[in-house]
Amino acid sequence: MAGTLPGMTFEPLSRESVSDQVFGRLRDAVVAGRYAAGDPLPSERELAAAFGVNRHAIREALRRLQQLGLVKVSQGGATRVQDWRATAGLDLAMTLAAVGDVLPLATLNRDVLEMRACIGADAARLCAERADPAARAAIAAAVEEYAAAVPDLDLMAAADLAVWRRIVEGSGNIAYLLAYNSLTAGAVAVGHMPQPRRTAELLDVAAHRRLAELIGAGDAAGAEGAARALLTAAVATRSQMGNPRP
Amino acid sequence: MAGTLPGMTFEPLSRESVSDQVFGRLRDAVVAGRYAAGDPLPSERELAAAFGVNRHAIREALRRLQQLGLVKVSQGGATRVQDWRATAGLDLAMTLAAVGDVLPLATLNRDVLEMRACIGADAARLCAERADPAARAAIAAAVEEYAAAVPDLDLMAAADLAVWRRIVEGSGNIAYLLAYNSLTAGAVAVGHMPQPRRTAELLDVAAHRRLAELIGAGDAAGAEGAARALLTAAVATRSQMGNPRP
DNA sequence: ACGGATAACTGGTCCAACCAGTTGACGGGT
DNA sequence: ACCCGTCAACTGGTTGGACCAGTTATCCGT
Repeated sequence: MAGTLPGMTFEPLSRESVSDQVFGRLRDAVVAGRYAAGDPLPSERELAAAFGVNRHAIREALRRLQQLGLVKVSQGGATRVQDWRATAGLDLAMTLAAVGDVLPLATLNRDVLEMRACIGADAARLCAERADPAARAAIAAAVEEYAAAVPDLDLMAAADLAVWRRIVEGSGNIAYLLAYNSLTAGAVAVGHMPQPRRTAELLDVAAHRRLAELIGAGDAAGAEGAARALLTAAVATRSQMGNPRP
Repeated sequence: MAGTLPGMTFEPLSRESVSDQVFGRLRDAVVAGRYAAGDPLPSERELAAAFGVNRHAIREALRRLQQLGLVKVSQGGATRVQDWRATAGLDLAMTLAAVGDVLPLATLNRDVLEMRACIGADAARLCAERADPAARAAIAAAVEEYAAAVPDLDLMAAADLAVWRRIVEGSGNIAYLLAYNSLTAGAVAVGHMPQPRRTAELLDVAAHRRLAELIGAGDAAGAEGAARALLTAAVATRSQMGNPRP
């Protein structure tokens, strides 16, 4: 290891493409509310001059913003900012975590956990109801793999994600599957949910096994209850005391 | 009306921009599975030649596909197709309806309705639990507006959407709000859910009023139950007989 | 004061060249 | 025969400038 430098660490200097950076800046500006809904963005030529990049880079960024539902570009007219609370889809959540200015991270995290519980419980119900035998077997296998990782928390977290993915897949509901993708992608951005309570959920191997058995047995109501109990542990005890500081 | 033409109707000839068309074609190709996951897409220059358009148009489309989670572009290497079932977010659902080849429309519709019921019920619960007085009043007002539209089904549908938006807003859960946006955007694409059963849900003014009252009174469990009952009507009676033909 | 031509915007598209990474094939060394 | 560095031939990334195609606001004539 000739290249190992003593004592000094380098952050991996921005390899982000120009249009990615433009996209990030504009997204943050819009989400943070620095433009009111309906306001026109500066023209592409102005933005290009302001950022010191070519207009094509601006255009790529704007197209992506439009697809996210943050702006509406229309030929001839100006590109106008939209009210993202009314027009943006769940995919925005993935990118929202990175902003942090406009949304309190704690609230966003609570929201994601609530949605996870809601979807996960219903997916477990549907899974118990209509998953095919192969899917049920895959779930049982995933749970065993999870149980086998038992001392290593990181491994367990990854295996836990895999278990839930199998369950959501088994539910046969495409919308749940895509929402699950959105939520996990966002959770990764947040930083692996370092809540203390989540550890308890993660360590409850018995509950995972019970859930897998209920699904395997086709007990819809039981599976839903077990899933909800498991997933709500991290949220249920939220108090009225206010938000924990991040 | 000098311009009214007798007997002949014109479809509004494609005003879609070039890059939009490219985006649509590539998206459909990927979602329909015409490229296996991991396969490289043709190079930007090849695609430009194939579509007979400029490379920049291709690039804009590819950037959007990447953001949807359908492909992964990397400098120097090829742009590779991803497994959208594992990497795409809920926003894909909005655009999925237009494909129709790969997913049976009936199944997709059922999935959306299931998710709607799941989110809606939990949002109602949270709304009853923690919405501020203004939000509760807004819900009651929206319900009255909905009730006032009572003969006109289209108006009622729009008002119904507004009611649920208020409820989801009142839940204070950003993830629910964004997911709601994704689902309604997709539903519009599907075509206003022309199910026969949905009409019953739409016409149940009394149930809407009851729901608003329960939320106003802060009865979380009651509101959740009422919302679930209302939203499940369109899905609950699904039979084992198979999918209705679109 | 009204209404239509118009000029000055806006975004949309193209071309052509070059920069910057990745990949694989080719050839010299061991 | 095998291994490894070199390099040419890809890939996407970026730039500049020109022009097309809509929208909008101004201004002039009635």
